[in-house]
Amino acid sequence: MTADTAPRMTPAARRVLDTASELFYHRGINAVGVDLIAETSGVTKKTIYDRFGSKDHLVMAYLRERDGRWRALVEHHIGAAGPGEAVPAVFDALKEWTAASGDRGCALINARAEITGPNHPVRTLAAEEKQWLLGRFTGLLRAEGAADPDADAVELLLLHEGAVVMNDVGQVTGAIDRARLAARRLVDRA
Amino acid sequence: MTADTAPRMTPAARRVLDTASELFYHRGINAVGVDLIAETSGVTKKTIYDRFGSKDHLVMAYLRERDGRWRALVEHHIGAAGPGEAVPAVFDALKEWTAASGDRGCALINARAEITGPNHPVRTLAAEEKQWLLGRFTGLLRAEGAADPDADAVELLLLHEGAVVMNDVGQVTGAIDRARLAARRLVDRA
DNA sequence: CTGGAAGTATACCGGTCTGTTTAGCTAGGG
DNA sequence: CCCTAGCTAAACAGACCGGTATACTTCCAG
Repeated sequence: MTADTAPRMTPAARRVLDTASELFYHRGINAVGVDLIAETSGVTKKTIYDRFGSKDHLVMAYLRERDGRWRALVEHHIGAAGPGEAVPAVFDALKEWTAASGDRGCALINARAEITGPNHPVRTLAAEEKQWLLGRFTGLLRAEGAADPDADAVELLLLHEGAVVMNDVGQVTGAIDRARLAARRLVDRA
Repeated sequence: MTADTAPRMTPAARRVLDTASELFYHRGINAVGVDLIAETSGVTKKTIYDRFGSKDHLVMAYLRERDGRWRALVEHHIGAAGPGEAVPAVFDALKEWTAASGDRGCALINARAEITGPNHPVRTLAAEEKQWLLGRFTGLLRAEGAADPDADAVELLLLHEGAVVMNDVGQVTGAIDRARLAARRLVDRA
């Protein structure tokens, strides 16, 4: 399944995508030019365009790969969670994720803020990811016999997205912990 | 108090700030050039630089004015709310705000996504705004005799920020309504 | 009536952006 | 042995960026 999201990538392409991911996430997509990516990854621009076609394709490759890693991490935490602990485990995944990523919030939301084209694939990907998490919450709640899994899943998603934002903006200590606590209380009630 | 946030602005400056606000919010800050603002507002670039000094100053003027309008709207809704209805009223304000603004989420959060400079004033302003809302929630909860106003205020803020994001990304019907409902339940419990 | 503030019009600056092109090097497999 | 994929090197194109300069007009208040 790793080979599926990263299909036979040449060493140079791999290096380009890695450095581009780092640069895009921390400095913003529009603020990072192709020349900088080339120079940082020790590759000529030609190689970038040969492998990825355009900056836009490179951006989407970055977002898709990152999204894939995030989903895998969530699934891993859910799978390792004891009975009745699956929902809080999602927030554990988030805590681990943000600790590793640095505090710049959700890459998809940030990309959406930068790329405003109404038909750009980044919009589809962002909507898809949130829909996936919503569906995941719904399933977990249903499995635990919640009375109204759909409505409660939305509330969990709100807590989750709020935690991502506030963990970024800061000033609020332990936003993710607090969200996890609220999520657990919601599960217990449902 | 309106004259305080908009101190003696010349007609051209007023027009520039209005069109810049619209363009910045809907198309993104980096994607909108000074030339476009000049052309759209029917003003020469010289006028823009005479009035605002730089694009950066214009951006900050846009964000500060917008933030001021948002806070005023929240205060208005809180003031008009009946007893025990102040917290849900904040979410009514948000609903009215997003209905008028269009679905592009929080301007400050979006600006933060675009402008990554660690010392840029946009970071201060964003942190300040969230801190203000957090303090507002805390005050309201304390006035209603909540047991742990600080912790519950954080949870309200998470619901609020989550609602802003999900209302933007869409796919989730009635994110703000759902947040309002959860907020009311939290107030009743506290 | 006169001076200064506000604004228009237009041209220009150096720099950076995405994307392309031409040329040549290297290593591995049929 | 040679062909091709993968890569380096370096220049180039055309557009757009934020910002500045010069010169002219309009209008109101002291």
